[in-house]
Amino acid sequence: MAKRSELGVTPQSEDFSAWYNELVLKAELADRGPVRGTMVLRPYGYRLWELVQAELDGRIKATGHENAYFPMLIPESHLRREAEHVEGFAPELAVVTHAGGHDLEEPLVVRPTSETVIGELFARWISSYRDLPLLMNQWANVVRWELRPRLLLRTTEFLWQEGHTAHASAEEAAAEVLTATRFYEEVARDCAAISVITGDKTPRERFAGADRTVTLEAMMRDGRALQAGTSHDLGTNFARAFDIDFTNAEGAVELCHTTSWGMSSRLIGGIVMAHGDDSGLVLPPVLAPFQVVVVPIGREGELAGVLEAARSLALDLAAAGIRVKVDERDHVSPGFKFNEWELRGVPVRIELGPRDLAASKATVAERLAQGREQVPLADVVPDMPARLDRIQQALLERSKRFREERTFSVESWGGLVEAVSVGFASALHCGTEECERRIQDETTATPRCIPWDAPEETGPCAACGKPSAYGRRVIFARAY
RNA sequence: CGGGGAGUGGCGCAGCUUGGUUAGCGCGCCUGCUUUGGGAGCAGGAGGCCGCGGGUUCGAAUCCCGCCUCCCCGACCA
Repeated sequence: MAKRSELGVTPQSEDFSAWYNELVLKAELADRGPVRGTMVLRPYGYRLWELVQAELDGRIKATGHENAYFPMLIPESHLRREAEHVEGFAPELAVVTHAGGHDLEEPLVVRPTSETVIGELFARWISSYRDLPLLMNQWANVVRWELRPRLLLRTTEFLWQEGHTAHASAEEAAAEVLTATRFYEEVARDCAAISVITGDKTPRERFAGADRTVTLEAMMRDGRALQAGTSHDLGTNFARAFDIDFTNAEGAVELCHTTSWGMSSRLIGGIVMAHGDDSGLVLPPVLAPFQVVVVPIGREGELAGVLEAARSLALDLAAAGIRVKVDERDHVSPGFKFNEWELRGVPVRIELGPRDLAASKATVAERLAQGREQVPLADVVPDMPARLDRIQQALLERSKRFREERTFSVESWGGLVEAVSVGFASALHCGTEECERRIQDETTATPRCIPWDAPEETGPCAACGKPSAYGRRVIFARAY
């Protein structure tokens, strides 16, 4: 039966954290690098990231943004120009002080994000209102020294996309933040099948140097929150610090309004924790490196015919645009393969053996629903797109239901404490930093966002009883 | 930085308390045969400076001192 040592993982209910750590390694998504906190994305995990990238990149380009690449090393003095920004990042910086065999005159910071370099270049490139808006994006790695790393979720180096734009007016910048937020929602919902809550960050939780930060918060299967994407309205803060200005149509010089927005490889960790179960990963079909795996079954003598049928089926599936793999390994048993592909979260498994072929059928098993069914061979390919789509929808539904069932409207301190121990608390809040801090200190929960879709509401703060701020409820949760 | 745990073939571990043969087990790996519809079986085989440095001792994986690294839990964060 179960041999946890090789393919099995600790059950979620027993130890969610151990479940996650074991799964990421055993499913071969990622591994640890030689430097503490660094991460290797293995081919399976990287493929997942590439699929996220493709979805995101298409949306970024479709909304008029262009990709570019900016350098990883930033002069330390540059970072200092925006006061709040440095302050926010100072503890996490990796600094190069020695290079080319000498101590450097000025230390170089390995980018924790690129607002400062890009700001510098934007200032050079923008002079007229005709140069605006400037809509740019880069795919890059960034380094933030993490005290407590976790694979995919919090590593010292990670991959992301960072959009940076400059606009002539505050209104345009505000609209840009919404544009970015919209495609993050699409990627989370329509690709990752993760239901998210979109809203504003409270002042204390805002990005260092931003006037406004919008976030997408997802719920993991342990009830904790994960920020799936974020976009910032930087106002004129960086424009002022980096002299990003332009001459308007009337001949007057004005500061630009800039934005930045990012989604990172952390989303992969989010997919693991939003959908996975005790058997392993459950990948959404849209992003699964393999949407279908075909496992040929047969004894010697029968196997040649089975393999031929399996390959032919796979070719037809591939021709229909489906990512498919035939597991032709002959040194592991079919049973082993079933378990392994379940661990790796492949949405659909097709078992093909002599019995199936004799009946002109295939045995189809879905990862999410478990269970098996016999499908006429001729129907397998034509039915597959709808099947994958149905699975995708079911996953999203489950994600949504799970979050809703674990989100509680609370009116008191006790209610808040109880709610954040299992999920999200929706509460009126006074909006003071002291109260936020007290909640964090005593429950480890933080305000995740002020949801856009929450109805207007006022009343006493659930934590301290003072009058509420924001005009609506705030979501509190423990977060990754 | 605080608290906890661990470093022994590729992986997971035992051995250490109470020093003493050739350092053992499971998994994986290699070869052969038999197998193949939910983690295959048998036989044979390869693979170890027991984290590093010092010390005690006739003798150290085991005892003592120092150091390093990793993991988990908390404080900072996409």
